[in-house]
Amino acid sequence: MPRQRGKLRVATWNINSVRLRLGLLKELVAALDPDVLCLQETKVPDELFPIEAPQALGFPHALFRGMKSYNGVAIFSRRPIAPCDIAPAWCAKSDCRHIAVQVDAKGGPLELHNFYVPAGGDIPDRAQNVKYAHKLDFIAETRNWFAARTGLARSVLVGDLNIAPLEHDVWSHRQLLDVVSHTPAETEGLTAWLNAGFVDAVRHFVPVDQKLYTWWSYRNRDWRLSDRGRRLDHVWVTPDLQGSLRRHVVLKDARDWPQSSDHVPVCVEIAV
DNA sequence: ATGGTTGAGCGTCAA
Repeated sequence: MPRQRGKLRVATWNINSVRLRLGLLKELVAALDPDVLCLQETKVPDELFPIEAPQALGFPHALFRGMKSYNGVAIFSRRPIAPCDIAPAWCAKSDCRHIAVQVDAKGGPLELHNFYVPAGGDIPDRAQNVKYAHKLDFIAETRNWFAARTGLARSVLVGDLNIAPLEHDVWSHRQLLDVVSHTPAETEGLTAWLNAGFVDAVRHFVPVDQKLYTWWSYRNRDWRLSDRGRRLDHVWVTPDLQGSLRRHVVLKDARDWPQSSDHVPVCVEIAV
C-alpha cells in the first residue's frame, strides 16, 4: 500500500512492551506503511524509551508518555505533530494512558487521541474490584469530557479501549456477558463515549453481524483454531470524517509473528 | 470452576 498525499493512514497497536518488539514494528511498517502509528502498553519510562526507533522506521516525529513496568502510550508520525495537552489527568491519576497530538493534514490539522483504557481486573463488580471501578470511572470521565467539547471535528480517537462493545466483537456474547471487557456496564459505557462525538470507523467497513476481533489470549494453545477473540482495539472518527474513510486493515497475521503481542494492529485510511 | 501464557524485573503484579 503506497502512501498518497491527501490520505492519512493511522495505525494503532497494543505492542505489550516496545523494547521487546522493536523488530516487529519494522514488520508492521512493511505491512501497513502508516503515516501515524499509535502504540499502547509500551511499558517503559520516558528516559529509557528507544528514542532512535521512530527515526529508524521512517517517522521523524514522535511523542511518548511512559512509566515503569505498566501502561505507556506513544505516537510516531511521518508528518509534523504538535502535543495537544488539553485533557485532564483521568481519574486524577498520572498513569500514562492517554496522549494527544495535532497532526498536519492537507485539509487542515487533525486532532488525534491515543488511549489505553484500564483492563479492569477479573471481577466485574465495582464494590469488590477497584480496577473495575477505575475502568468504569475512566470511560465515564472520557465520555463526559468529549461530550463537553462543543464543535469537536476533524478528530480521530484510537487505542486499546479494553472493551468489546458489540455482540459480534466477541466469540460468544452469551458466555462473555459477565467477563470483564464485555459486561453491559462496560459496553453501554463505551457506546455512550462513542456517541459523545464519534463514529466507529472499523464497523463502518465491517457489518455488525460479522465477527471481528483484534485480540486473542496468550492462554489458548492454538489461538487461530480456538478463535476465542475479542475486538478491544478501536479507531473512531468524528462524523465529519465518516465520508472520508477509505479503507481499513485488521492485521490478523501479526498474531503469528514470532514473539507476537496478544493484540494485532488496526489501521484506517482517511482522505483528509 | 479452573487454568491456561506473557511481560517487567526480581516481589509478584498486571493483563
